[in-house]
Amino acid sequence: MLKEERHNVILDELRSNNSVKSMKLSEILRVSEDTIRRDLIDLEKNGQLKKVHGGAVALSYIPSFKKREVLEKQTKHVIAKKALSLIMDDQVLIIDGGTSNMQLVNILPTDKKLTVFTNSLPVASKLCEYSNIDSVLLGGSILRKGHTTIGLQSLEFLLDIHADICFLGITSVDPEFGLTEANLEETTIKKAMIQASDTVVSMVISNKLNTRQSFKVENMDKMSIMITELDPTDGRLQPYVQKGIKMM
Amino acid sequence: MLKEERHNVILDELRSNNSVKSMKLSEILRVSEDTIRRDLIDLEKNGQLKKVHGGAVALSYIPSFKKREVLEKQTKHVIAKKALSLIMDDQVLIIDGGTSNMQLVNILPTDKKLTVFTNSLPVASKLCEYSNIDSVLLGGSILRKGHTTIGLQSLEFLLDIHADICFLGITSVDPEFGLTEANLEETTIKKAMIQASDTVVSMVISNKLNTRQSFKVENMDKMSIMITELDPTDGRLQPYVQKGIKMM
DNA sequence: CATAAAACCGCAAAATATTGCAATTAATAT
DNA sequence: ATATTAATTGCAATATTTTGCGGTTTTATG
Repeated sequence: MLKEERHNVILDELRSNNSVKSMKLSEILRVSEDTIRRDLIDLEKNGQLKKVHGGAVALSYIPSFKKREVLEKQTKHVIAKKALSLIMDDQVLIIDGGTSNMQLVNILPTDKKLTVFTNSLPVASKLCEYSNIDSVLLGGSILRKGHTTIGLQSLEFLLDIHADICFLGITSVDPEFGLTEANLEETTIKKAMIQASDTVVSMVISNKLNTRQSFKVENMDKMSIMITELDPTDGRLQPYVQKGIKMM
Repeated sequence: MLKEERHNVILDELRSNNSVKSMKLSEILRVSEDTIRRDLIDLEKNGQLKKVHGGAVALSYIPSFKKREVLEKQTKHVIAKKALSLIMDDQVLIIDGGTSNMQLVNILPTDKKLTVFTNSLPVASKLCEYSNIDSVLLGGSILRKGHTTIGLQSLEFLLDIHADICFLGITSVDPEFGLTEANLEETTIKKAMIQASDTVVSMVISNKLNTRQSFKVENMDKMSIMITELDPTDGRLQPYVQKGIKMM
């Protein structure tokens, strides 16, 4: 049997089961597990699956979302890398929706052991690929625009949990007006996320600085750490530093 | 034998097998493997196949569990179309995970006005595209394999709601053993889904008939309507009809 | 933290590819 | 027809790829 054939079988198996074990593949295809592992490496290199300990999982289908993401991608990548340094093994995270947070999830190393609460469908989907991460999706009505859930269910649930870090997505920040959103329903859940976390981290592209939206989430000082693509000592950030916010 | 003839033979072989080995071709065509290899190079240059180590594979790869899987897809489409006829405007639906249910969502007309509760990430994602459908995602821990949520949260929530129709995904059905699943956690939530609905509809490919898995969800008679690709009067379905289940 | 499973690494054997070359065949022009 | 050119084919020597195995390290999980 040709290598290519094996690859196709593996992908089929993955399509119908979402995950496969190397051992099982090795039986089906009658080759050593080493060979299977090498196949998986090839397929992963082609972006056709995600290798995990013991086998592989299918990539998340994640829909339309990606197009928006190209915007300012490099910048977001820089920011996400800074954010990554905050994440330690065995932490409990809340990850809000938004493209910056998605970017962070995309560069998460596979070996991090984490518990993640999220209200974002794309985040949850992506996390299915990580066998070391327990993820919990906050239920509720779906906000079409952001592929996130909102509503009472999530809210109630957030009351009962506690996280080390919350990665909060936020549309606008301003030293005076605080954290603001364009959508009323989102503010409620964001408030609850902040409440439930020790540390509140936001990734903020500099063009969001000193802007405001219609609905207030919280005062600026609820944010513990702000991550931008700028140097932490940049003058533009000083008003925020004075509010007691740490910069990265 | 002319080169052209060999080329045709090679392409034929490829069409029926999806892949060929150089060695085999060399035997069939009684030329050296070198010649075959050169043939493959030519054919690849013409974009008629893809050369790989050991032989070649067809370009438009049809999944190798081959025709069967394609057939299944068509079958699912047929079934989903039957199911569609059950859905009326302004109904409240519960849509479980699984590929059959996903198929149903894929062919939903955009103008249907519905409220949908689901525990499936793909379903919820897809429904974001429908502006006439209010969708609610049941929260909870994520079952990696199915991209579905499970757990207490979803469960509690299901206690509080009521749906007209539940489209239940089920792995195995049997007149005696009832509805069974391979995973314990899933059974709980499926039970709750059944409980919360007036009508329970399952799309069942005929090869799932009279099979069983380890964990029982409910007795057979909890299912109101079973949709298969078979004619409702087919003999294989009679044991189910006798249990009081309607066929489509 | 101990233990079993899985992943990784390097190696060697086997299979397959590549290349240059010579022999053969086909094509074409004169 | 025949000479010349071009294309095809098989072969041998050499390179590359693939694969399984033993030994070691890493990972998962109780």
